Amino acid sequence: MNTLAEENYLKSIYHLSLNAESVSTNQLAALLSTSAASVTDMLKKLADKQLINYARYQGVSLTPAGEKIALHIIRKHRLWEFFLVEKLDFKWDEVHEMAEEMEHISSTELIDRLDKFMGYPKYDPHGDPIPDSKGNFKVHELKPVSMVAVNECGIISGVRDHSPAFLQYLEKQQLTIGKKIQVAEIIEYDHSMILQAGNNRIHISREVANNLLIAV
Amino acid sequence: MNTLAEENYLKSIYHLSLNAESVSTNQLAALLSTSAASVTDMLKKLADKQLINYARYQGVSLTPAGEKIALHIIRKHRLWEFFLVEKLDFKWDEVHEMAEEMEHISSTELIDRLDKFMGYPKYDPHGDPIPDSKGNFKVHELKPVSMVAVNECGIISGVRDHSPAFLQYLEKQQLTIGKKIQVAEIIEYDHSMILQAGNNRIHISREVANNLLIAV
DNA sequence: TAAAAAATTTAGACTTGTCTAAAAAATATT
DNA sequence: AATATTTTTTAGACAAGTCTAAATTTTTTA
Ligand SMILES: [Mn+2]
Ligand SMILES: [Mn+2]
Ligand SMILES: [Mn+2]
Ligand SMILES: [Mn+2]
Repeated sequence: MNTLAEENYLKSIYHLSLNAESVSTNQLAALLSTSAASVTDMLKKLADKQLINYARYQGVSLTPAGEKIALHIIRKHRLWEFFLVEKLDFKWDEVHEMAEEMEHISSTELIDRLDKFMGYPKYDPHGDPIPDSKGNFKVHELKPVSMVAVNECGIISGVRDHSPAFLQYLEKQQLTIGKKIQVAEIIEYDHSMILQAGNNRIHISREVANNLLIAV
Repeated sequence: MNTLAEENYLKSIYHLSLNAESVSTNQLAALLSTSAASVTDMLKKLADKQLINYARYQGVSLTPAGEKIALHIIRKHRLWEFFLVEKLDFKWDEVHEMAEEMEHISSTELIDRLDKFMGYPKYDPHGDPIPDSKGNFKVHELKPVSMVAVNECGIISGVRDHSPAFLQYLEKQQLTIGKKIQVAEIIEYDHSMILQAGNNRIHISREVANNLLIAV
């Protein structure tokens, strides 16, 4: 099988690939908090194993085999996050680091039984889709609140920033997954927004609106 | 913190220490399926960290700090085994290898919440005691069935051999943890025994009797 | 108690994954 | 198009953990 380091690289390549065809050495170095030289070393290794398409200076993408592994790690990560929140009562801002370790537990049988134990959840605590045992998942069409017009409604369904600081802020404003909101007003000056959620009016900055995703 | 390899060494030293004052390099090499030379290297490292008492050629024992870490790993191992059997319906012979990985998940908060989630179990699926969050546990007084006299009764409460083969054999004979049995007969010739369990008479070899533990 | 056997340690090497510094290639700027 | 800047790769080094083979120490046996 693959080492922990290899798994983390494959997962990172997958995540970065969502925003672009090909992923650069520096992007990976930044995401993995490592040096570009280390990334190059690992890319050679993953290319040897046929898990990535790689040519010097050309950037990198996952092969089907690499993508399959990446999706399996992501499945494990999100299922463990769901477990931690739903069964062990952790908050959504507390689970990422733990899941970062747990995603490397190797047994597939274990993760399939965990999935069953929790009733085959479709989304993790942050609204991200959980791939099934075959790697399939549905992405729901989301857009940042910042793109929503005045008076439009939607359900909070995801975040772009997974940092504890942002998640804690949303929790405090009661802007959590599943909540129905309406854009009440847009302040032209700084592009901040006032949201109506039930009886509450919540004023959020442009930055927050950019990182909060809703289904309309 | 400590590496995965260090944790496995500390746990092995703890287990071997139960049968003797001091643990030898070769005992560790055998248990960890590694070379004696590798063991010596690691012992130097653990001694530097003050986790073991070690002098060349003299064998090794845990310091209080080392024992505390060992007990914490064992706590995690046994709680995850309990989880796998009680919540995910694995059989008692299937969980050891998975727990061998899971015991290295670092979060203490996680393991304390898992403990709570399962109702603070005192024994793992093999009858071994689970240390509490302070490292305390009660060992119940057990003896091998081979030491039990004819007509004496007892409750099956543990095993000396944790191999899947032995556990599967016991399962098949319905000799599982918690079952009440009586020694019906001892065959002098080969020291095999006939056990009475409810309406069943079960004939077990001397070797099996040696590895099956009961509370009398 | 001296030789033989067993246990343990040391020496030297290898792999994995990382690093910094320097070289090379690609891209952007004048 | 030539030069400057950025990106990426290579070179060389290091720590962790492992190995085999050889040396050393302890224990057993004669
Ligand atoms: Mn990870
Ligand atoms: Mn998540
Ligand atoms: Mn382990
Ligand atoms: Mn056990």
